[in-house]
Amino acid sequence: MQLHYGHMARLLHWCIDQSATYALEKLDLTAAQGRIVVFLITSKTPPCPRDIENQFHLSHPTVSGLLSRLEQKGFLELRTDPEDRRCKRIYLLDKGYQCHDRMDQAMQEIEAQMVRGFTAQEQEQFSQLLQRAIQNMGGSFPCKQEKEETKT
Amino acid sequence: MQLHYGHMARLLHWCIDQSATYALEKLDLTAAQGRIVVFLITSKTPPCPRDIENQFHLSHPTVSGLLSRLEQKGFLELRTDPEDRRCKRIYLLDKGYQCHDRMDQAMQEIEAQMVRGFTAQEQEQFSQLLQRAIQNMGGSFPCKQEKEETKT
DNA sequence: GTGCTACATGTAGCGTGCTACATTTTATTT
DNA sequence: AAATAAAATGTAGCACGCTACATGTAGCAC
Repeated sequence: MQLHYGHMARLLHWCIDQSATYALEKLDLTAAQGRIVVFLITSKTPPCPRDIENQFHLSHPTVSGLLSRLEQKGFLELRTDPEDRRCKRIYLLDKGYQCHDRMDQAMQEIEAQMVRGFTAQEQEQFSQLLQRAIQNMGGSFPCKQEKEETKT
Repeated sequence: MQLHYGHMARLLHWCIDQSATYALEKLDLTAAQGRIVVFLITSKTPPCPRDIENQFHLSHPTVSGLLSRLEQKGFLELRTDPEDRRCKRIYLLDKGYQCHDRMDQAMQEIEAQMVRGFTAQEQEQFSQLLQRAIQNMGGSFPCKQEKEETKT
């Protein structure tokens, strides 16, 4: 019982990632790519890469790489927004939408498996503790999401 | 309040990693490298790369890369074990040992910050829930750590 | 000794994350 | 309009994680 929180967080994250990778293998998607596709499916209007950054707290080069791989594989299409030529709009293609059912199921299964045997109260508490821990860590490092001019 | 466990685990892991990266910057170590050095400091006898794999649940190419970068920077030395020429022994050098105090402090601070405001009971519960979640995920994917011939 | 298997490590190649810097376009200031 | 600042994205280069395959060593069967 000597495991540190950091070690456990790392392990848990790794397990989830591996499960997702394995589950999405047949769809020709990685875990990170799958998350993007899910987000796009549930988006009303075609978002821009910036929205992905904010949603997943990723840097823009990371998002750029993910999107270009997804575009190469034919899951989506990137088109420059004619109204603001700085922005790209991300259009999910049929191949992307077709993943919906299987992906939805896979994600739910993973979430469910993770808290298997947890009572409803334990699930709620787990969620609360995770959120509090994340809150506690926020701002303890130079982070673009948290740059809020707290000086003076 | 719609965050999935997976998302929270990812965020928490990322926060911890960023904090560690930032804290170890002055030591010329990354978070992953720091973890290795801590392990080596607390090792009685010079371990081999295989021990690192098992300790941190990493693949051997990952460990190989980490060690060679640490060797390049002069934190350690790899020497072939004369008794079993397949194995390398990892010898931590002075530069590595000298990191001990600062690193120890940094790691403890991060762990403490993460559960700031948690009661002792909440800390215990958090630990328990994390471990149960990890246990739940174990074996749900093809994993070298868990290959235990459960077939037939 | 030869051959086989097991084990530790090395190498190639890729995906995903980052920072730092460059580019393009828009918005603002003058 | 020209200059400047701000915003969105692109590119370079690196760390770290993986799988798959290759190499070298040890141990055992024969």
